[in-house]
Amino acid sequence: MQQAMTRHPSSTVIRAWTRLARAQQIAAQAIERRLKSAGLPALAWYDALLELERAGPAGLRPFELGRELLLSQCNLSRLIDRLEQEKYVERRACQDDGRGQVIVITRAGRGMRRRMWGVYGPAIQSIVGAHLSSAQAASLDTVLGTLISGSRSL
Amino acid sequence: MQQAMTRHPSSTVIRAWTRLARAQQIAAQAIERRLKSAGLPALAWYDALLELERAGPAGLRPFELGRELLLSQCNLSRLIDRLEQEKYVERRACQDDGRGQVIVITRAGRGMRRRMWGVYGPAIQSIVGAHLSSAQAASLDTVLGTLISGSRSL
DNA sequence: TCCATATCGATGCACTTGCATTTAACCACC
DNA sequence: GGTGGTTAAATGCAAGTGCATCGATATGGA
Repeated sequence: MQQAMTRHPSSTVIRAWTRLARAQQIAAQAIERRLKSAGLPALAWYDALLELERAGPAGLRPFELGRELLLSQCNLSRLIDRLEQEKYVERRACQDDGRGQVIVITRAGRGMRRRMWGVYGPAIQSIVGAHLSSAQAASLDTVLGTLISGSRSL
Repeated sequence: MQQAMTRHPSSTVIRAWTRLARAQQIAAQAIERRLKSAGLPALAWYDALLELERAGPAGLRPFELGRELLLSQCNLSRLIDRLEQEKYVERRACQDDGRGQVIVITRAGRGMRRRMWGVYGPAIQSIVGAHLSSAQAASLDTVLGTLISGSRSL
């Protein structure tokens, strides 16, 4: 049951978008602050390490990782540089494609992801979870799921 | 009816937060892309101009604007520099406080904000509004409102 | 009054991001 | 098997951001 194809958003949609942006910004800033004060790297590192850990020993091609993380290619290339410098990932030549690489997480990388989760998880709970009933959280989850699926067509 | 004060977030909360971040990122990137391809400035300029327009001829102190926009002070100082260079705002000495300034939007600034809205509004509709029923939009709005109010205590 | 402390805003520096370009390898077609 | 167009990844450069600091003014207490 989508809205009519009007050109201009309703005031509810405008406010929903404004609050979406605001809530994300508040939460992200608070989470980043906690990570930093725990001496841990930024959120972007966590996202990358998590994807790579999920990918397992087979690793991921940079462009696959970029698609998951919504990161621009040049930006991702340098994020991998930094992760590699800290020995959290390894760049390996790709068998199937001479141009490409495969990025694989290291033991140290898994350790760092786990340590970050020790701060990140509780931060999510205290910043997001603690202010919502479980019905609200479920509803938020569902609606955002719809929104994201809809945006795939962009 | 808030959740219990557990340290670890439920999987629903984790997914809700992940999707919140993702949805915001997708939408913001898409909006920025449209603004740029219309030859218009970035979203941050819109937010600043809108706040200043709402403040009217009395303007706003930089630190007030920073509070509204969740911008760091140094960052804001330079955003104002850029807005001032384009003659969209004026810096005026503050009567009440010799350290401070008052930032006031110009006629050109109001014009730019209006032109940006011509792209931004439809973008919100096609990226956010078009994928949600009005009930979903209202629910999203309400839950995010709760979340933001809760975060005031951070 | 005078001084210590706090707040407002700007700035130097390092780091990150985006854009455009470059290099290398792949692939489809002739 | 060449050749043209496409895709993967890196890089130079400009712009934006965060951090720490600084100068200037305000404020509260001795």
